[in-house]
Amino acid sequence: MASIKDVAAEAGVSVATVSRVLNDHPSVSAGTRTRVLAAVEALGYRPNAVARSLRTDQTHTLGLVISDVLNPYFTELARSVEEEARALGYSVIIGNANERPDLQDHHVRNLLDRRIDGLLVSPTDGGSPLMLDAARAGTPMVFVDRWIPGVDLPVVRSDGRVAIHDLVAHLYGLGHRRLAIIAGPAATTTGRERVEVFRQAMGEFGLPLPDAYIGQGDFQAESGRRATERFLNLAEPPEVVFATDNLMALGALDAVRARGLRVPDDIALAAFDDIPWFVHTDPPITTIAQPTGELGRAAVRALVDLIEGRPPQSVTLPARLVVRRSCGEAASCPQAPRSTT
Amino acid sequence: MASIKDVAAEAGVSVATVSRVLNDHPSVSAGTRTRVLAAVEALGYRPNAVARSLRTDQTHTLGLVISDVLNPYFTELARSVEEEARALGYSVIIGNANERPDLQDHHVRNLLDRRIDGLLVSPTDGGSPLMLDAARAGTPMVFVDRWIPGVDLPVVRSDGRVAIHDLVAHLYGLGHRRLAIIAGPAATTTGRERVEVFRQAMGEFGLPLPDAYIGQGDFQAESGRRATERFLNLAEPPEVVFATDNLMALGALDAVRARGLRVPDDIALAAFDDIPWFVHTDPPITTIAQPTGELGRAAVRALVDLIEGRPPQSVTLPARLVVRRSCGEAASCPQAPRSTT
DNA sequence: ATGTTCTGTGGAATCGTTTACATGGCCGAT
DNA sequence: ATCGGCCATGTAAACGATTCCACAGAACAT
Repeated sequence: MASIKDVAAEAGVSVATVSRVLNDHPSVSAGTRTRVLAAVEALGYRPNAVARSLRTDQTHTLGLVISDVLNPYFTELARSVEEEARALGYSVIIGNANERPDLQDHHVRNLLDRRIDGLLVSPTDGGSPLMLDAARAGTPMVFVDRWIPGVDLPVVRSDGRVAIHDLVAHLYGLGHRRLAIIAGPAATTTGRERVEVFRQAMGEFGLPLPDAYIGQGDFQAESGRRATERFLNLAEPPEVVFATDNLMALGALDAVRARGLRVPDDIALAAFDDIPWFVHTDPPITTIAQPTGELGRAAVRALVDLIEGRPPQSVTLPARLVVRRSCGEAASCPQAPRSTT
Repeated sequence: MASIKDVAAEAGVSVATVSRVLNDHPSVSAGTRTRVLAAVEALGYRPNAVARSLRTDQTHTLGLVISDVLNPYFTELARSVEEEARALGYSVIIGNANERPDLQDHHVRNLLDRRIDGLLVSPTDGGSPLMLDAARAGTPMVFVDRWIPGVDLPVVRSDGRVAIHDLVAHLYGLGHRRLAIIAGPAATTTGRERVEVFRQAMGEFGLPLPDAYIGQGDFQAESGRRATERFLNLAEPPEVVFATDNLMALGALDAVRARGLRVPDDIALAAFDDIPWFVHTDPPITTIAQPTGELGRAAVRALVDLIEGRPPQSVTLPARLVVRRSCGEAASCPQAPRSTT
């Protein structure tokens, strides 16, 4: 593969001059510029990004460590991250942690070794020493979706507080009183927070949230299935199951179907995260939608600000309730939930 | 960040020696080895992958240029690729082409500039000059899922021939005669091939495939919707629509639902690619499943063989028909009650 | 004692860039 | 005419690793 030296020889100039036209440095005459460009063309020369990175100490690459690529929420996030990064002149390397802290560490280490310019992370746990060290060492980092309390980094996420409240109101309005929830890992902020807010919202309607109605999941389909089976085995099963992510909702649907039961007649189902398929499931699923694309873009902007020395902005965007049919039909649509406005 | 020089100084040896212990070269005494390792530990030293790559001309990185990350088929492919690559000591950089040839070129160029060791590609078109040049220049490359005829590279893909034949037989057995297909882009092998095989299989049952029953799609949901609308507007609409990928099937479902029609009573639907959601749609969708994970793994093995100088293997694995309820019930299973809500 | 082989280590070149500094020619101001 | 400054270009030193080669000393054979 042709190097800058070959181009220099071909154009009859020094490598410094070639480098200058390539980085369009002002002080190079029009004549040599065209001569160099011709040589570049003739040899099909492309600068070696590895060498360039070594010299400049910049890779123009962002790392994105994601909790689970098979989760449509995260793939949409990844897509918007890549798009915004590309628009700003950066590439993205994605590391899929599969909800496993050890894999997450593997990817963080790998990305750090590659000297990425900055890291976008949605932690699967409370933060490994490795990640905390990286943050402390000054690696530009931004949390997206999930974050680690006590670590002083910009956070880009959505706030489900109002939407969850709306959901509980919706369920209450439909006559449901026994509400169960499938939680995510307690080590994640989203795992904890969604349960907390749900419990609090229920409290405002005078409803208790007994421990038996809290299923422990891990944001993967299989755990949603197991938790739902356990609910269905209860002497007094819940009337509604709220799965705190889309994959656990899928698992819950599996479990209900395996029993020969029907949604929402036998048991109602609601989820967190909206995805295109939820419109087409049987029945369409009531869910809380996050502004996923906007989240990804905001996260990239914050990270690039950090990298390029501008003050980064933490961003919190509201999630909103999307009512479909999986929790039952309103009697006559007496009071529309406020989120539909 | 600490470099190899710092480690050398700390351990009181030369950089050459440090490098040797790091790459566990045999000729280094036990004493110095432990001394160096201690220094590494003390400084939290990590080798700079960029510098290493420049020197060794290897990045231990594979590029994967994928047609569409939002397509669950490709995300599953990407996941298996990453897993197998990791097992073999490689990282993967994913480039999402979004079914756009220009973006595909952007990513290929970017990956080449980064001097990846090899490229896995599922081309969105007939092959840009860039890609053909790269192949001709000897860049290790393997086609996965789709390929470009006339380019002499290993191909890892699945063969839907038998499965499509089975599908037509299934439809015929159910009494359907007017079958329509939503094709993928003619520039892709999978786009062309699925139509060809479908037409041929229909021929064997004495059925014609009129042009009006061939919708032109682009493997994205929206095109599936439009093609289906056109079918439904026909004086004599088809009895079955076969969408040649999962996203166009989603679009078709949208179109049918928008008309207030029902699957399979008013019109039947079949798809290519199986994904978890197809079990939960209303109704569950009859589809042709590819061994996606195995495809990804085989592709990585072929590519790594190529990179490391072993003879690579092209692989073709059979797809298989998965019958669900979206094409109607078999007569032998007389009207199992449809769960209508 | 001398020569040979081996072992562990260091010196220095190298990979392909960027960039600080030096240089030489030309121009305008004095 | 002389000088200072600018413009276009070249020289060479980095960046952080790997690796060829040289070399000192030990071990061994004669």
